[in-house]
Amino acid sequence: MLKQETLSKNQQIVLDYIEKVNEPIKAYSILHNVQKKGIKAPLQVYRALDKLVEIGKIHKIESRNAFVACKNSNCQISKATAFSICESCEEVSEISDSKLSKYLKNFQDKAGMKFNKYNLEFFGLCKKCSVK
Amino acid sequence: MLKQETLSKNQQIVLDYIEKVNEPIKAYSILHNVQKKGIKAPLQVYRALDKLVEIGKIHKIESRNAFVACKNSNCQISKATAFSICESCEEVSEISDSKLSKYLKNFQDKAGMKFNKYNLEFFGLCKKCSVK
DNA sequence: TAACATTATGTAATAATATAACATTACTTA
DNA sequence: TAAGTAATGTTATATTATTACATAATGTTA
Ligand SMILES: [Zn+2]
Ligand SMILES: [Zn+2]
Ligand SMILES: [Zn+2]
Ligand SMILES: [Zn+2]
Repeated sequence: MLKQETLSKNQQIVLDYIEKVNEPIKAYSILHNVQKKGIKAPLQVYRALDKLVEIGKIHKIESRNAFVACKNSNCQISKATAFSICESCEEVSEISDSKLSKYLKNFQDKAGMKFNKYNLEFFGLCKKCSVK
Repeated sequence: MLKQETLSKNQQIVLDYIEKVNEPIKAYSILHNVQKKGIKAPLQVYRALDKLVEIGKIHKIESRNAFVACKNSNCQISKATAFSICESCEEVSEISDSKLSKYLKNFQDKAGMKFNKYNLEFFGLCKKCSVK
């Protein structure tokens, strides 16, 4: 079965908002901002988030408990995500680097475990913050 | 100034427990298990965890909100962590691979951001779980 | 040793993040 | 249309983490 083409109502509302803000945003902040659209409870947000993560429209920044829209034009690589995070201003960018993703997809650990997914978060200072 | 050599009472209690269980463990589970040692409140645990993470004795598994003792004999690389996580049995291993860490330490993103830390989590099925 | 700064502790309250449980509705497709 | 799957609505609750404030222990320096 192919991936679904159309999002449900709540999924679309949540995605629209995440895409609009264009930076990592937390679940309860989403909730507060979509209440005017009729979404009333945390679970409605979390269910939409789960689905959107699953189909690669958004990603979760695990170290921040925040969600961000995928920038890789409907991420074919939702199972292979990498981000850079500025520890000063909290700016987050999705890294799109085919050499990096190739290297990590092919990485074999010593225990012989078969990976089907990874998430990588780099931390540092963005250009703006490093000159301050 | 050199890193502190000796841990405080609460830090030692929490570290001892994490090292004993030898698998990722959550903050409130730690709390329940060290109450007989006199630690009564979540904050006492979280403060010890913060410090232990900072000095590299333990690491946080971000995707699981759990903490695990460092296996790299007092991790000189607490700022460069990689784990494999079995999505079936939740077994977690710290990956110690100098080629990988060298590759990631030297990775330069297109925005020219200077990284001083990274965390990488691989997901898949461990050997035991993949034969089931 | 006295003064000061830093680190750690104790305690209570509360904030922030996420899920369980259950009833209902909409969508798909055979 | 009947059955199966996915999504929704709602309430309550579980889990994870921090704020705020008072105190004590430790380390540093004069
Ligand atoms: Zn993406
Ligand atoms: Zn910045
Ligand atoms: Zn380590
Ligand atoms: Zn396993």
